[in-house]
Parts: sequence; C-alpha cells; structure tokens
Amino acid sequence: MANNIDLDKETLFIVSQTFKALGDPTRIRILHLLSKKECSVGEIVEHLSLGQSTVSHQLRFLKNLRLVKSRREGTSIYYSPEDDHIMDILEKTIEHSNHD
Amino acid sequence: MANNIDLDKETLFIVSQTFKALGDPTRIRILHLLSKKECSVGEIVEHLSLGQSTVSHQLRFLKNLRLVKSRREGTSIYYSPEDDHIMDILEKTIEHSNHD
DNA sequence: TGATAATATGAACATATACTCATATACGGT
DNA sequence: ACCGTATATGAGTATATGTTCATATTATCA
Repeated sequence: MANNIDLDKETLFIVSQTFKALGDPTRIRILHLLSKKECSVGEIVEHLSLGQSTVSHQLRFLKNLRLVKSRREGTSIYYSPEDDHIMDILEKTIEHSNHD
Repeated sequence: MANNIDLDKETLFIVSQTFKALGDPTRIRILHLLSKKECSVGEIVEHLSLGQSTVSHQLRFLKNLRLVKSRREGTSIYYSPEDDHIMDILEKTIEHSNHD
C-alpha cells in the first residue's frame, strides 16, 4: 500500500539510528557523564570503569551520529555533547524513569 | 569508583530498554501508525506491508514495555499508544529529523 | 630521535535481535 | 461441535551488536 501514514525510508533510518545510539547502557552512561562535564577518554574510562577500547569504539559511534564532538589537548582528546535535542531527550527520559 | 555521576543499574536498564524499543524501523513504523489511529493487528499488517507474525511479535515487545495497550473486539485486537511521554519523544524526533 | 602516554583501529568472538515458518490459541457464526 | 478468521507463540536462522585483545597512530618531552 505504502500510503501517507507510513514514514519514508530516510527518516526511518535516521530516527532508528538515533534511538539505537541511546539504546545501549554503555552509551547512555557515557552521554550522561558528558552531560555533566566535558571529559577525556581516560576520564570516561576511570569514571565508568570501562575498557579504553570500549570507550573509544563507542565514542566513534556517537561521533559518527554527531551526538558528541571532540577537541584535542596535548595527547588527550576531550569529548562533549553536540546534539542538544537528543541530550534533552535522554536527560528527560532518565528523570521520567526515576519517579515511577 | 562508582560515584554519583554514574547512573544506577535499574535506571540504566529501563532507559536503555525504552530507547531500544524506538531503535528499530519496524517498531517505529508501528508506533507512528498507532499515533495516528488505533489499529487492529490486521490493519497494521496491511498499512505497513509486514508479516502477521512480525507485527504480533513486535506488539508483544511494545506491550511488555507498556508502550502500547490493547483491547479486544470480537476476534480482532486493537492496539493504541499507552506512554504519552515516549510517543511525544518519537514524534518530535521524527519532525526534528525531517527539517535538517 | 627514542621513549612514554593517550587514543584509535581491526579482527575475532559471543550474544542479542528481528524475521520467517509452522503451529497453537481464541473468538464468532452456523 | 465444527469451521473460518484473527492473533499469538515457539523454534530456527541469519544478521547486527558490543566487548576484548592485540596493535597502530598521534602527540609530548627528554
């Protein structure tokens, strides 16, 4: 049928990719941490007790979707949120889940 | 370290499950359709050209998370959204992705 | 330039996910 | 009670995903 009620392929792809990014505990923890303060990879590793490689992989994932951005400072690379809309959704949903 | 900046296990589970639900194209299409109008399983199958079993499985998934609810009418079962907050997030993100 | 620290990358592996097929269940009409 | 229609369920399968390990890259400093 493929009528007007359905969503187009591209919208579907973008939206699903975006939510998929928020659908993993590790990425949620990273984003939530970054919402509090800009962090280097090493700081994320320490704060969340994760493997360096794990964090690096997930940051690349998030950066590809433009959910985070990075800047270099010496040998360290600092990450921070880039998409206000998505961060807002994440934080609101965390709050929402807390008073149930 | 496990400090105050990190999220507790339960919150993490609920939030990730919720976003995981929105991270699949099929479920997005179903939820978006239901946001327009209450539908029976058969109507969803027709509108979205999906397999009956696929739709049924996904509806169970969504119902477990209390994202949709159902009512019986004869042999048909009609589904509709149950979580306003999540539906709002979905619709807003769809809009957000459209004017980029 | 060599050594060290911080981060990124690729391959391998284990698990999770979504679909399909076949079958079961539930209801209404006859 | 039997049949047809609508929906649900379980097993099997193929693909996607997340982590780990080993190694590569990049930058700083002596």
